[in-house]
Amino acid sequence: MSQATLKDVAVHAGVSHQTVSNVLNDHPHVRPATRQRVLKAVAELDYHPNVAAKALREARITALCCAFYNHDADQIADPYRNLIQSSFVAEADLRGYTMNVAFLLGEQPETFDRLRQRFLQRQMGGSVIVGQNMTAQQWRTTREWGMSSVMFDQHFDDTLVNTVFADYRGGMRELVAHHAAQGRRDLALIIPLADPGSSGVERHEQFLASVQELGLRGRVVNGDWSFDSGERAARTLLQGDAPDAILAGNDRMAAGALLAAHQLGIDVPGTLAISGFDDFEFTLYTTPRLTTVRVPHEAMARAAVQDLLNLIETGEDQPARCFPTELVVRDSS
Amino acid sequence: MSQATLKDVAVHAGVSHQTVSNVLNDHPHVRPATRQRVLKAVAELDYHPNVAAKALREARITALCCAFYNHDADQIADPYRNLIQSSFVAEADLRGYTMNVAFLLGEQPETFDRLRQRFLQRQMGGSVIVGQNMTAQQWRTTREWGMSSVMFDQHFDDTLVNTVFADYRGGMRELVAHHAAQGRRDLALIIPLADPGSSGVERHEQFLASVQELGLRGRVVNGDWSFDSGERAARTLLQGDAPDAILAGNDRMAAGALLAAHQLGIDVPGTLAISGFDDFEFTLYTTPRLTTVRVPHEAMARAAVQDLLNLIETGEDQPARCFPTELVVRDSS
DNA sequence: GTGAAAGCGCTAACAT
DNA sequence: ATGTTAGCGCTTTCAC
Repeated sequence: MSQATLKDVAVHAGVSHQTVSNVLNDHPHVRPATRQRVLKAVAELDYHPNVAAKALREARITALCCAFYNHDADQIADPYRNLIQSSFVAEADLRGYTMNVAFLLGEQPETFDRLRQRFLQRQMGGSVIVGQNMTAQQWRTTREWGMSSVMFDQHFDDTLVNTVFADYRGGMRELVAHHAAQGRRDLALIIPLADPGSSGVERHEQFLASVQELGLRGRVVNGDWSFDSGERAARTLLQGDAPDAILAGNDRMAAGALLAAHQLGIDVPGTLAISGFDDFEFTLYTTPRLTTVRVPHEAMARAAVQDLLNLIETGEDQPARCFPTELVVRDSS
Repeated sequence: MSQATLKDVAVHAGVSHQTVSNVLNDHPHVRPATRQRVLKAVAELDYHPNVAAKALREARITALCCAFYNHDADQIADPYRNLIQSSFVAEADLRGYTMNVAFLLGEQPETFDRLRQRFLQRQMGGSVIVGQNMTAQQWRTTREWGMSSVMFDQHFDDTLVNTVFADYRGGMRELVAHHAAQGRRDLALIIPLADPGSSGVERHEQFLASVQELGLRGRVVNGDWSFDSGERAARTLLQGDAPDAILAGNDRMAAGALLAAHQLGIDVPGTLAISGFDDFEFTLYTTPRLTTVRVPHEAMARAAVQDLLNLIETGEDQPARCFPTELVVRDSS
């Protein structure tokens, strides 16, 4: 059996197909009795409107896209992406939209082309771009397509609209204060040093500001967000003039630092405090469990979809949204 | 400026719109010169076909859906879902399809309804359902909608078509043999005991078969896939007649067992071997790093999309595919 | 209140 | 080899 069309419903109900359309779209001026008959026919024929026809006629698209930008393949395993995504989908559902997915790779320009194609071919009406460490140039490029989009978990100071991000500065301020309150006086931060577009810059800058303000010693060493880079950086630090706290820019590097401390026989948190950023699930599985700064990904994700839909529907840029972070003190500090 | 249509291109190139369509769809009987003129016009006007119009006319849908079934919210953070999903998207791209996402929740029937709606409204032509622990009844329900679908990482013995799964039995056989080869003689498995539809059943059954075959002692205790349940089960085991190896049904429970051993001061892997299943990323971050059984998620994901597209395009059920697992020996056994 | 006509952008079938 | 006609399923506009 083929799918019933609006016309089939009309015949079945003994009315014209426009009347059916009127009923289905809640238009006024339909007699209750007629409406009942139509709804009965709809139910009996298990009628479902054809979105393609609707979209064609209304020149309106009911699909959005969430595009994940990965600086490196490592991030594909980011445990939070699932949470973000299910929040995107849930929020889109609420407004009658579906969610597509795309993956963008900096080293593969064709992944950007495909996203552009999907937009221009009207497969989707706009996208949430999960950047984190996209370059300003890449972001600008997507804007030039004319596509409505909202940047997620990253922002550029020159474009403070249509963007949802976390208050990494506030998180870092709180974290440094926590370490100071625990009596730590010699702090080291592991963070990418040469990654200008990245959200790491804020953590870096705020770290320097906070240690100065609190009169602590503060050093910064390079890491590339990976577990291995965290381990290497920590090992170098601990074998020389060791700090009494290592702050990693993310949980992954913090886990690496933890391993280095273990291997060098250094007591955590006794001799050395270690902390991360993100609050990924595995922070519960390390020994000791990792102190970290949680980012409210779910609320941010829902906000991003709301902003995107408002942007699409009104055409007006939405003001940037900055979400507070939360210090999660566990056993490593 | 509004988007150019096929007609605009035709006017610009001085041909009929049908000729443009012929060129774009690689139909024969188009003179090279005409083709060139059309392509030039397409480029100049930055023309992109409207998928809604195409879909309506061709009665063909170029979107698929990947639906994730979560038994509990915990699984939302499954680190492998990203890998699976990007593989789905990559494979679909290759065949000119886009991927939607849906999340199914056992306790919320409306999530199933929404998926059905999307299919019936022709927003997508079929879906890959990532089950893992869906009930046979839920699976049967989706089949009754008439939707083409492929079941991923789960299978039911009575429907060995359109399903892609891993050889958990083979993985368990290899794992038990490994523990035996290391001199372990008293094995305990942590796995859900009352979860009939689950892929855990195979691990359970094979564990019993393997220990018997190798003349080892083998016990099975209950766990619900969560970190906490692994910790509880292991603690109970270790405080009584302790085994010399604990095999957890997944990495999460293995991490819990590891914590219990740590807290009880038991040396791993000296006194006790611990192993998991899945090879999630965090197995690299535990101390010691976890021995586990890897499942080839990426290859499985690509196969699932291939099967789905073949099913949609030919209408013929695709034979089940079973992928071998791989023992990954690290430091915990 | 309801029906008839037109057309969204595209392709298949038929004409030339 | 190219142009013309028709219609996919729906909503909007305008009669009645």
